[in-house]
Amino acid sequence: MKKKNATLTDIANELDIDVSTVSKALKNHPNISETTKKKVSKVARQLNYRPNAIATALVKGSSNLIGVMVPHTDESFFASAIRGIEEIAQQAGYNIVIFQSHDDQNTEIKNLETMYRARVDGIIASHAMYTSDFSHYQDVIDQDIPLILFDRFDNSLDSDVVAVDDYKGAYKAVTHLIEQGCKKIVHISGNMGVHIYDERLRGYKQALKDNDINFEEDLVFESDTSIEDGQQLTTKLWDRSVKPDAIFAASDNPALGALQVLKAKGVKIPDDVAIVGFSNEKFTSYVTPTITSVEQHSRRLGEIAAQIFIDRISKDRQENDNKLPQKVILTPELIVRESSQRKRK
Amino acid sequence: MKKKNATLTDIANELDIDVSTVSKALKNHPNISETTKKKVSKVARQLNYRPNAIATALVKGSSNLIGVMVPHTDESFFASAIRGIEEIAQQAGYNIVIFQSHDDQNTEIKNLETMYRARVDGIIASHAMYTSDFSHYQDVIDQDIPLILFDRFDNSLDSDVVAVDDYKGAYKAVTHLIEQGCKKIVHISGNMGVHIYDERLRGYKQALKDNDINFEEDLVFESDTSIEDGQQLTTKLWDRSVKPDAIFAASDNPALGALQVLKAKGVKIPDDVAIVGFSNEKFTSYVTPTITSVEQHSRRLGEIAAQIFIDRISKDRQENDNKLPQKVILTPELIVRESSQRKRK
DNA sequence: TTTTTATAATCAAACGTTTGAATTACCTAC
DNA sequence: GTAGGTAATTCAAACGTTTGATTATAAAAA
Repeated sequence: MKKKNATLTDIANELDIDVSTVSKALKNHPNISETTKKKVSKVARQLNYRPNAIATALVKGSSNLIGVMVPHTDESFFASAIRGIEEIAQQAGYNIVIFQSHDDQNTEIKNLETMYRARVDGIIASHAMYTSDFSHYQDVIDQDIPLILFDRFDNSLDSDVVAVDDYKGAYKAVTHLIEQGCKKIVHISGNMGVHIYDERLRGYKQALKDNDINFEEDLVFESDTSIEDGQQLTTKLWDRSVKPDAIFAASDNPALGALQVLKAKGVKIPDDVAIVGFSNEKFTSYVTPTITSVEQHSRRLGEIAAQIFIDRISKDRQENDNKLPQKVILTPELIVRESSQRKRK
Repeated sequence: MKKKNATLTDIANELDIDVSTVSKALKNHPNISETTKKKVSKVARQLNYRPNAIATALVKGSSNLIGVMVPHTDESFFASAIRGIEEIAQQAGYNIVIFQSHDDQNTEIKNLETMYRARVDGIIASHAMYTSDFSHYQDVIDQDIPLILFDRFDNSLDSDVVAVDDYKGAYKAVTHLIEQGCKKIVHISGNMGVHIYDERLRGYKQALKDNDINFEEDLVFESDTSIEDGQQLTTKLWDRSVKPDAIFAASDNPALGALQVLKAKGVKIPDDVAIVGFSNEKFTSYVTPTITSVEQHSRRLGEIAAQIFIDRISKDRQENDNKLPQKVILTPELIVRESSQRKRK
């Protein structure tokens, strides 16, 4: 049986004084005499008193909880983001409650409902992959619960946002490939309609355009961003008579899949085909050859998301109406590795 | 400004009835007439009423929160475990609050204190790497807060435990190497004194013994389980006149480090040297050659941990004293890959 | 008509804090 | 010796629920 925790009342009874005196003594209120404070802290220590955060939350109307929702906690991008969020939140005295959407909109809605009931002070979320109706997020905003969307977000929502500039990342990647002498660059995209993949495609197109390379529709492939899909696409692609000289994948997984297939075919990487992925997954620097990729600074993303939440909370408290949603867009970094670095420069 | 949430009182006022009636109506209490229930749910919907979990927690004396502490959320082992925990917890109506210890004992203690104050209903934790004094965990037990230690644990503690049998995993790995014809097997360990690494070392020794191979002290190396350490150790090792014919690393990182160095040296893997790692990190199946490793079923570990918590809670409620701590030890699985599979069999 | 029973609602206390207002006790000054 | 002031404490309401005890109402049984 769970032992009962000591309460302010217990301390008050012990000393035969009022609870409010005890409460104030413990928070060093000026109206309480030093003698009383001493006595109170002594008894508090004896009874192993620990303030009941739930009771405090009820009175203060704030739970000190941040709801954090990601598709899955074990995708390395999100795992790092959570790390960043936890560290900043903890410093500021907030605890984080984790929810997984499993990339499913209904689960997303259910989770938001749970957060409402838990009276979280704010929500940091990366929405489900195929979410297209954002009204449940609009509800969050309408209820004036601070909402910070990270990585994945929708422009129709007036929320805080912290994300990576996918467009720029892709632009950098493709420009790099062109600089390496590539002219026929395949793009393996993710699910079209998902903002981040649309942006990467846009960056791809723009880089081509800026370098006077014609955009060819049939060099772009949709994928589910799995290794297997990368393999299959590449296999099919190599049945064509005209081969590309580079692959830019919107995710590291298909980049790896492509690399594996090409290696097996004896295609020289990067000389015959250069490869660039996206996300800078750990394995990109372990495989042979190492894969050039775009670093998204996921931990930093999480830290900033948490920081924005904290800023917003304190602004809300000050009631000055400086509450324009904040959009922080990080510029991703291209990490050049063997898979795209042609020696002949 | 945060909008005020509708309360039971709001509904009661609207209908000019008592809050308790409203409360009971919403939970379908038999004493309330159907007519009233209808009216109440209607108004509840109109006002967008959502039960305040904090108030309920205060009355019920249970927060519906599980505190989860890991060294870092972005280590893939823990990230998966968290995934497992979240899924089971969520199903059972519990939310999980995440804490990181950063492998630091003081942070660990601080986090436990925060959990106490948050009145978590239970704690699932994997203790900090170098924690040797477990009194802060004993405190948890003494306060009758369900404590489930996973992966890393200490035998002096009478807590629930769910872990992988490191001894068996190592035993399997080394036996496999011997079966492949290896006789001089190096072991790259982690920090000695840490239970999991001690166990892996023990498994290594026993497998040697059971196969009549002498244990040689100078084939065992302590490492910080980083790739770099694996590289350095291997480099030094290859300066010796007599080379080993296998490396069993207690972690995948140094296994990878060793593999990289040996590949660079032109050493044939697995024919000259076979390599086995531990943890089955994703990258083990992506690198060339792919690395044999020991799968620890981390997500499953998390699921079981959460399940044990739930069982314990319900047992506590029944007050039947069937409360012996539960120890679940999973048998790890050896995933044989190229780095140790000699064709000549 | 009176008593019993069932039904449906209300009452009231409790959970553990917080906090402004009110009270008490004591000291100082005129 | 009383008004005024200060310092220290207590009072009381509030936060939003839950729940056993109690009461009110009406219908059924005596």
